[in-house]
Amino acid sequence: MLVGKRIAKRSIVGSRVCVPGKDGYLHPGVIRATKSDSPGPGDATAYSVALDTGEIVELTEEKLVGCGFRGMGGLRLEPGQRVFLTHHGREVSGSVTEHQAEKLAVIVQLADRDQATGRPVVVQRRVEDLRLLESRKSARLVDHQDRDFAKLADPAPQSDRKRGVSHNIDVPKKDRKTSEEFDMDECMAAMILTSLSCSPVCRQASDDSSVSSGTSGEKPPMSPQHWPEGLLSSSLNSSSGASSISTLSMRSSPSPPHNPPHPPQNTTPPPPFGTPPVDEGIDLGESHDFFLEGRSPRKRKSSVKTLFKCTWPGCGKTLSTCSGIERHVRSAHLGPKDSGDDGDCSDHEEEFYYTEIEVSVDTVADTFANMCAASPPLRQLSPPPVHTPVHAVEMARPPHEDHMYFQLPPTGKVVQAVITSQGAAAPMTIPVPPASAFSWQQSNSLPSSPVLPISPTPISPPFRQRSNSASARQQQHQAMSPKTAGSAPFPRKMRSEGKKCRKVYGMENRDLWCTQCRWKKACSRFLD
DNA sequence: GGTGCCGGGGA
DNA sequence: TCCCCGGCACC
Repeated sequence: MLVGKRIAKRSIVGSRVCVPGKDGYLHPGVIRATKSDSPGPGDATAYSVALDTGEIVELTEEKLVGCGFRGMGGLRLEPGQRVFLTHHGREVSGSVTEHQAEKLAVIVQLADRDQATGRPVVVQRRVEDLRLLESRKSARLVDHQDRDFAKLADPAPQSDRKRGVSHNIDVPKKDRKTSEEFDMDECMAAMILTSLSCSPVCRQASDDSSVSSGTSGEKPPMSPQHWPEGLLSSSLNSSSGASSISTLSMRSSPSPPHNPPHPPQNTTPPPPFGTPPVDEGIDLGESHDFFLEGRSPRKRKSSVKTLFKCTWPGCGKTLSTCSGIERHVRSAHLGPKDSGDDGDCSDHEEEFYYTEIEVSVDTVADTFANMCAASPPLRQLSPPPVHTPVHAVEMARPPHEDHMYFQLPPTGKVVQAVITSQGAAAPMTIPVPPASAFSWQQSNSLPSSPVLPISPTPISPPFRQRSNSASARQQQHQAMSPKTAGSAPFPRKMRSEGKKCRKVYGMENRDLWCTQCRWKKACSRFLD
């Protein structure tokens, strides 16, 4: 039960507050005394405030800004107002450049220049994230040469603040919800992290900051009006940015790590890496849906695998290598190749009987496929995959999350049955299994031909998760019961049927129970 | 209804 | 962290 204006619990005398001055700025000071006489019917208490300049002013409480009084929320900061804010986890001071009330944002130029470029640092903050008073420091630190206690607590040397992005992947220390600063280093770190965990076809993780601007080799000074959008694009919706540089082959896999952190605006520089612009509209829509479905970074598809499907009527065999499918067509449908010497079959007639398709595979699976297929490098198709009946979201869904896996025969097995049987119905599309369940296995009939989707990996119970409802909890509990959870990787403590303190000692000897039993917890004395 | 125990909440 | 208890499913 908080009211807007908190009443100070203890004596307010001595508290540091800010008071508006005649110049329009808010000046720090210390409350010297409280005037008991109420100046008006509003019951507004008057305070005598000693400014840091030595001046003594008397103001009513609604004029004061600080703890116990009005906050920063409704303030209108004049340009030049000195404020304090947290920058890179450290408190820094700065002066207000502009207060954009409509955006609830304040542009602040920091007092300290950027150590790397020597340029003034301008950041954008919400009004609530600014402070008019310097944070209190412990007495031990007040007189320290470096007055910034946060710097003292930081084990990293100062020079690390301008670290190279490729050398240091930093974990943000502060809550991004309260800091809307567009931190290029952190964005790059996030990009590199996701690149490492995502795709072998990652374009490049730049080794300097040149990637940020696309054409310029220098990290551009961010103009404040671009920050909110840039921040949003980089931290929340990087997928849309990926579309601007991803090639056609990446269309089915909106993979964030491939985009530089430049704001995906129309006014941004031309796409880097020299790739022609692609239709962002479609990709944006796809990625939008992708996000709406609750994307998880681990569920992303990471690469595209080109497969070769036999189009011979009645055959739908799919192989992973060009040579393999040609060999299949030649051997299974066209006959021995030496018969082509008489001109009946052209040398490349096989090419008319297979088509290339693209599916998304996990990197690991891809590696495994490469191990299995001792064949020439795959040819990449430019057009995006046509037959992708499974939505990208479903493709990205891990098998244990897909309830269909528990109700229907595994899709992978169906596909495998189709594509491995030579006489199966011809028209077929290749349902792409969830990336995490994608695996490769070798066909017995054609050892050199890894066959497409395969049974999903054994469905293991998910990790223990908090359920929202008690029934769900109970279902989980039952699912983990000894009858069904024999192979559970993380066996949970079952409800034991053996002796318990209650049974052994009875209710009358409750004091003899183990603590857990007394607390209605799992008995710790009679463990089964 | 008794039992085992998970989750939540207060001190 | 300790302690208690509501609530649930199972017996």
